[in-house]
Amino acid sequence: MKYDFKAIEQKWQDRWENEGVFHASEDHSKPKFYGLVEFPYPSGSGMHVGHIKAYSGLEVVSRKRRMQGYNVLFPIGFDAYGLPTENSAIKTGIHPRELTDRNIEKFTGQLKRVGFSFDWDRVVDTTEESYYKWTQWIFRRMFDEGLVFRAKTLVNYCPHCKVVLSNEDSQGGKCDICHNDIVQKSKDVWYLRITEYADKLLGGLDKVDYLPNIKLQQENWIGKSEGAFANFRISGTDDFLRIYTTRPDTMFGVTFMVIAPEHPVIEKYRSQIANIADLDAYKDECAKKTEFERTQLVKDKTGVRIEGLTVINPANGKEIPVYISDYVMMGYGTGAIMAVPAHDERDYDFAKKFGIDIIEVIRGGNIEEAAYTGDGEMVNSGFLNGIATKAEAITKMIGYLSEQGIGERGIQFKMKDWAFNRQRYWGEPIPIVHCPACGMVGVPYEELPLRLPNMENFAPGEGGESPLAKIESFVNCTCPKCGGPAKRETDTMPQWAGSSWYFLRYTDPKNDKEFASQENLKYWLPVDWYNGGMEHVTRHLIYSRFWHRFLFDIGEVPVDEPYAKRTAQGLILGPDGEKMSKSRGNTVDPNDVVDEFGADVLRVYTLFMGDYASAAPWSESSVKGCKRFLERVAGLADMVSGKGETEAITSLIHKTVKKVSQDIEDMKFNTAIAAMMSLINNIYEHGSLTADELGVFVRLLCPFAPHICEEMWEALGHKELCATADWPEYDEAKTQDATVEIAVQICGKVKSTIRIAADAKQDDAIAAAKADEKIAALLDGKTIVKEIYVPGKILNIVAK
RNA sequence: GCUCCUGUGGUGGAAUUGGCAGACACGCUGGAUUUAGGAUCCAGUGCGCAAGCGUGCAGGUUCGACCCCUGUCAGGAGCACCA
Repeated sequence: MKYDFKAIEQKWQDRWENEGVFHASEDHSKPKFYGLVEFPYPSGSGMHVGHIKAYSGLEVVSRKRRMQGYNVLFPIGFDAYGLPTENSAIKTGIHPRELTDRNIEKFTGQLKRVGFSFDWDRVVDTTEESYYKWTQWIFRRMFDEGLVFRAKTLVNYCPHCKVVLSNEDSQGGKCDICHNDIVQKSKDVWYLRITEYADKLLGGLDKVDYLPNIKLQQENWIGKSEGAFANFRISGTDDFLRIYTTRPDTMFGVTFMVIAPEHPVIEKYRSQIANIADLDAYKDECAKKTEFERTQLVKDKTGVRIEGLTVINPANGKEIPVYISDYVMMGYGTGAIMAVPAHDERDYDFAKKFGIDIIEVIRGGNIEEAAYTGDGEMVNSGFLNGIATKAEAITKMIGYLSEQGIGERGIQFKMKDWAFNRQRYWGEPIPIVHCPACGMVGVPYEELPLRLPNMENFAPGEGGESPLAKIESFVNCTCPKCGGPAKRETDTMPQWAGSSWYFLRYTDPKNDKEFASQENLKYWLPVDWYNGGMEHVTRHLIYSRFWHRFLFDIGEVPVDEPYAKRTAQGLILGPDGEKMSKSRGNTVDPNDVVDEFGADVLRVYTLFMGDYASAAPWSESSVKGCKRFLERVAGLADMVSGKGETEAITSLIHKTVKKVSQDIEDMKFNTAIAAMMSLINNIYEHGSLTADELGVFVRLLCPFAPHICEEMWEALGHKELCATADWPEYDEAKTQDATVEIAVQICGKVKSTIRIAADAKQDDAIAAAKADEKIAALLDGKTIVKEIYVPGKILNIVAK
């Protein structure tokens, strides 16, 4: 058979579609498999081959599961709200709705040409009313449950995109979308109280199967720390300054205190602070700094001492000064810290700069030169003196604080609440009404979806105001509660909203009564295997787990964790070894590859090019290698003979079935393909195989290269599709060899190999080794000291 | 700065997790075929003329180390004054 991919690909894609073989069925008596890939953002530039690699992994798993008899849900959709489309719309003057539709069409075409086994009947588009109605609905439920609040704060603002960004979207002081510098700006911001779920999100990680580095990143992001709260008495008052510390054991070493420049205690004692003008000036200066500038100045500590305000160290009763500095932030802990310069690097730098005492309380370092953060014997510490372990000292100090009624154990998280609004057009309108009499009132559930009004000029307003604010008919409304005149919220939700629950919608995408029926959710959840990019494991993955756990808590979904297993694929780099991007001009369009080499070659190559989880550069000559492989596969059809099986080939086929089956589960697609290539090489050498053997091979390769496999399966006389044929089984006994070649070492160095029975005893192995000429010569005149025999692997003779 | 990951031929990468390093593929070399190019097929391909030497570098543990331990260098990712 000739490998004529152009003649066969459309044919089989049509047949798959006509027979509907990839539609998940709602027969809930069958075992299910829910495989999920991250739905794409339909950008104007179309897909590149990185998307193909991202989907090919679970594509192979899903196809294998179908052949194993599972009812498989392998859906796809489009995460279509967001800034790039809106920016492109402003530039081109084409409405984002139209751009989105065009882009989705383009993406759909690209995906279909690759022959992915997606269930195209369940496509979701986050910008459709029937979808975002439920995004708003979930938000409304959160509002009802008190998880939504509004606060005026300094926010990360991107002057270029004219939009407020979450901390997650503005890492390193750069806008995640346009990569320009962000600035601090005071704004009314909607927050989702994700911090309330910090402990649950952390605890939930214990029962899911995520790759270790994914789990670790989530843990770091949530950033749980255990320590203590302690109250420091303000001198001359009955008032306290409350601090949070993870090192209560070092309290005897506290020589000063630092509070955030915005700390409310400054207002409270304004009249008695001698240098209040200096403090105000410093505070203003800090407010002007961007997050980026703050982090750039890590080493160079700044601050101002508060004149006229001191506190008492509760451990030793000493009076200590209080400073303000921007290295302490209002947003973490209590906005105030006890400073232990001898044992904390930041406090050390600060004390050195301001000439504050440094008192060693833990032995082990040299505090003349640097802070010592390690373990050691407690000194200069009153009742803690002599204790050698940190844990014991901490317990004792917390005990003392609670006895005095001025402190207790405490837990803090790094994770911040989620800034949830954007002043942009292309997003879900936030379903809230501002009423002068009733305050914030949720749009009634029966009025959802709150439609995004169509508008011509959707450029953001100059003051960073949402474009929706310009539409009076949208803004002016009546309060759902009192019926009086009210104003609608004009901000929209961030792009992360729609993707926080899409996997739930796939289970029942056409339901217009609920976001999904309980029956379907119960059957399909949790997602058995979720694969996507590493760039989404802290944001999207945390946000969606949060939404899901919220829905679980209010009884809307049957399981607490949405994803049973999460893996990640590595990037495809451009041929130049750089990250693929439109601006570098090193992208590869999957359509071009399909045109020149065929869809099967594209699929096989993206999985064969390297370890699935690692980044690897695109190489066109290696693509050709995969083409050659599939040509040789097609050639097998001409090698079928009635001569009967040969033991060597039969055994190799069983071994290959075993290896490929296991490798798919481990996402080791590259070695699975290598094993099949190896098998082919052996068959070519041998010259023939039986029709049954070819049938096994074709089914084994089918998840990787389904078009050519369908063609060959049909040529073998099958009426049914290969895609629904049974996954090949292997016989363990036939994967075992009767004899094995093992290495013989003299003093740990390989000197020869011998072929012996697989179950040979040590004595037989040694006898066989001694019969080997090379070994015999090397052992001549020496005494054997030791013999190590590992059956099937190695024989090591130590001789002197 | 902190945390984590990765260093294997000319290249992408294998190695049953302590047991023959370099599977599989690319590339390259030679040959066959071809008017030529391309394609295909055959042979070879870690380094070294050799004995030997080889998994970033230096030590260690072990009968035996790409794998474990200590130190060190390089690259990447994440977090970034988190008290």
